[in-house]
Amino acid sequence: MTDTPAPAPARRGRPGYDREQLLAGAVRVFNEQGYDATSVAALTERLGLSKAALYHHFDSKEQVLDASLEHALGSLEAVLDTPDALSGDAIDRLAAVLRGAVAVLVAELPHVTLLLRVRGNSEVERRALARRRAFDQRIAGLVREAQREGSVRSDIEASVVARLLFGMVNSIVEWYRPGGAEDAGRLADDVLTVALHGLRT
Amino acid sequence: MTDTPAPAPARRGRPGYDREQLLAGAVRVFNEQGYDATSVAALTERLGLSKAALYHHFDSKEQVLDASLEHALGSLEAVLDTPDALSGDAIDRLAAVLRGAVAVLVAELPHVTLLLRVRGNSEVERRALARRRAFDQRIAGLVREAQREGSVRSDIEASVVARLLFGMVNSIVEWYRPGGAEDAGRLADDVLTVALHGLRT
DNA sequence: GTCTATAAAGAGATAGAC
DNA sequence: GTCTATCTCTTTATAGAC
Repeated sequence: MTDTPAPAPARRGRPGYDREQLLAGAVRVFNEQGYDATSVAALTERLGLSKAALYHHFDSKEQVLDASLEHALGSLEAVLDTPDALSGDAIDRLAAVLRGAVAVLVAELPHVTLLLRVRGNSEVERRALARRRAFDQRIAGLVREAQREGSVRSDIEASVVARLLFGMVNSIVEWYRPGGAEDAGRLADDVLTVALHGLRT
Repeated sequence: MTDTPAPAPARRGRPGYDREQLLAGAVRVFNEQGYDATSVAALTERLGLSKAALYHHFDSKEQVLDASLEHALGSLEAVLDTPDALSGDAIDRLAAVLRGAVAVLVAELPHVTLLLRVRGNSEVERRALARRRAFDQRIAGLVREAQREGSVRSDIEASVVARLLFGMVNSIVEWYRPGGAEDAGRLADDVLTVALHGLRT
């Protein structure tokens, strides 16, 4: 949840990166070209420092990835432990979680984007995928509860509903760019409208 | 639309790949590990032949990718030129296109999966992205028409609706596996139900 | 916190025989 | 249609100076 605490007092001359700034820059580049397709040389060139300088802050390229995934997963998991997600009707808790997930997606766009593209090619990636699966299962549980209380249609399996819902939510990283026409709150409203009430007039 | 015409008469001994079989195998491996993360050595080892044998069938690793993307894009674009997508009420054409897209996704799962993960790191990838954008815009146009005819709610921008819809559809490649509980037709029904009528009872 | 230079391994692709 | 061997370039990561 630490998102560049102060706006970083506009350094002059040589960047003089600290670990946090470097992470943010690296994740931006990873998202443009893909993590695997981005060599450390290409990365550091884009950021304007040498490879050795980056290796002063991180042990490996993969540790950069790990830090980013931790950031994304921590923020998403926190949504499930929010008061609004813990008590009340299941439908309201589900709505709160969807709204919270959209908010995290937008607030932590680069980290979540990177997370959603991980395929499991290393121990770090597999751990991240395991945490994603656990998250998804808690969503499916929430949908099941909402079906039992009668507020969500029961003619579609809960796990399918959960997947379609988060398919819609997660796809936001593919096109949403901050400062566009749509702000985060409006976007969450749109998602909830489509998901709960549908497009048909 | 050529999907292993005959089920390939179960060769004995040495594989003796032809270009088509090799493509199918390669795409499967690319989807498991990611295209960039898969070296030609790792790929051919998995397929049980030498690098030189693969280079007998394809000029380059990228040409394998290109063939797969062509397959996926051709099939998707064909959906837009289907009779049901060309005449009738806009809402019905939209529904037909969604249904067709789900069908293609399922029928050409490996190729479409690969397509959806392309980031634009080469000319081949950028051409594919351009075709995807064109496809997306035709969908947005269809949504706009449906809004004008009054069959789709107008309080959400057409381009946002189109993106959320295809976010839901495209996310299917992340979890759908043929032969599971859900068949393609049922899956398309579920998507249309959620998209048009929503989850709320 | 940064740099240049370099090590060691892995990448894509080819040569030429069978 | 396949193989082994090899070329060349790029990769991740480190050494050691400033």
